Amino acid sequence: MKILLVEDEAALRTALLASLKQAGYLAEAAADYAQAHEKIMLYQYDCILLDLTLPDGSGLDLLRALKAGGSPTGVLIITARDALDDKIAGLDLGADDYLIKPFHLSELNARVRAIIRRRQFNGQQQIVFRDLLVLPELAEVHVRGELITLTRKEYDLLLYLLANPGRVLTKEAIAEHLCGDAVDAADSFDFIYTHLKNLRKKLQEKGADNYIRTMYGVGYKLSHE
Amino acid sequence: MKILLVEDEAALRTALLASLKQAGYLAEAAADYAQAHEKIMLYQYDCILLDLTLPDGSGLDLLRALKAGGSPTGVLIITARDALDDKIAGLDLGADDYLIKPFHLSELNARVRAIIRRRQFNGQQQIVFRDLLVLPELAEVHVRGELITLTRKEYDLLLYLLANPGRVLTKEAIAEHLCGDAVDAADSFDFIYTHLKNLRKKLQEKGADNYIRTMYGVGYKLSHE
DNA sequence: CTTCAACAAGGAGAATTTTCATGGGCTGGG
DNA sequence: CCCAGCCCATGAAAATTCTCCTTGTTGAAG
Repeated sequence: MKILLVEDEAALRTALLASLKQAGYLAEAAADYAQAHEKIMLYQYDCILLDLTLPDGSGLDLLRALKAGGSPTGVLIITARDALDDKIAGLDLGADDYLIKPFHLSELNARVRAIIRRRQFNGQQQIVFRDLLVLPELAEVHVRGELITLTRKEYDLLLYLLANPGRVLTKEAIAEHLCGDAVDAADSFDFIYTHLKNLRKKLQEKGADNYIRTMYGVGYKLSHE
Repeated sequence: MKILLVEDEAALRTALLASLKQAGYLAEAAADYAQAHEKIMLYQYDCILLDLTLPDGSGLDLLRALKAGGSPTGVLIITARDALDDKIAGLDLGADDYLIKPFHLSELNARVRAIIRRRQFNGQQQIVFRDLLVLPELAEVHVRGELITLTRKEYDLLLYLLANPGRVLTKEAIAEHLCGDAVDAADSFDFIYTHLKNLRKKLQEKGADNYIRTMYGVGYKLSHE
């Protein structure tokens, strides 16, 4: 789950970023409008935490740009108590929720969870693909009824594939999904092989073969047969 | 057990808060409508003690907001003798009980206990999970028939896990549940390890192994096998 | 058909992150 | 005042994630 935090105040940004990572999200931060805009255009996030008052522009413009691009990203607005107009405008523009400063961490987490749950597989309780059964709520994966334990990256990788059934995913896309902006164009993406290998192995051990097909020179995809 | 006390009169608020803490609850207080509303939206309480006459609004509106949100929280209304209409309205709106000022502390405690008993695990007299038997009324935990003594935090932690069987609970969710609004962003949640360790140890001593599974990098959950 | 270059797979182990255990200080109730 | 229980810091242990290197495979050009 990738989250972008847009907040200009350094202390708060750091604290929130730490909290989000602690809660298990792949969190990144932008300090101003320019940074945020770049990241929004560059990557796809599951949820954006948006402070409306930025030193070099309004968060509302960011929101507008995002929604104009037809992005499915969830947006949680973070605003000062006195900026009620902004709040209303934000909701009109397609934000999912808002939160008034100062707020409590657990409250933030609860709202983020709610937004992500709403989006993730349309809130399905379970995802079925051939012999696979995934229960997102319990973070459990079953193969032919047997529970298997995956590491976090393996789990994320599997869900990414399941979220795009049949579509070809390039190494780069996978790496970016798993690691966020920590990856660079110059980086090697070999570590994807490792996770892919481990995931395949764990699936094959339970007799689920050939779920992940290699498209030579392109990427990988889930195959239906 | 988390309780929110909504009461504007400072002296009474302090006294009741102390009494509730004394009785072993995790009690927090709100002095007015605004505070109470924020906290209600923020956290999930097991029970709310609600004074209907607040300086900046009616407790009835709070109750309405709460029930509109589908909250399962129990509500005990605290009201002056002359506000009979309010009392009736409150019960119509889904309050569980009412108490007329002035009242005895023991009376309050009895009512709170009754409400919580009714709500907790749907009023079950006992909770069974594998070899575990918990009697919420007596705050007793038995493992394979043997009584074990837990500290308050250990007990709360166990009940929190039992209330969310199979679901993954992050460290900060646990911390917030155990400590209420006393936790903050910069805090470390390492102390959870200590309670977890102590609880596990006490369970294992009686032969109940592997009940609490560690989800590396995510959190903890009760495991069914 | 052969050869080459790019790509993919696999194994081993280093690096990093997360969790656990121990001990000490602090606090609040008795 | 004492003590159980809670919180926190430190360092050890464990699990995961990533890197490196070798080997095998594929597709296309000659």
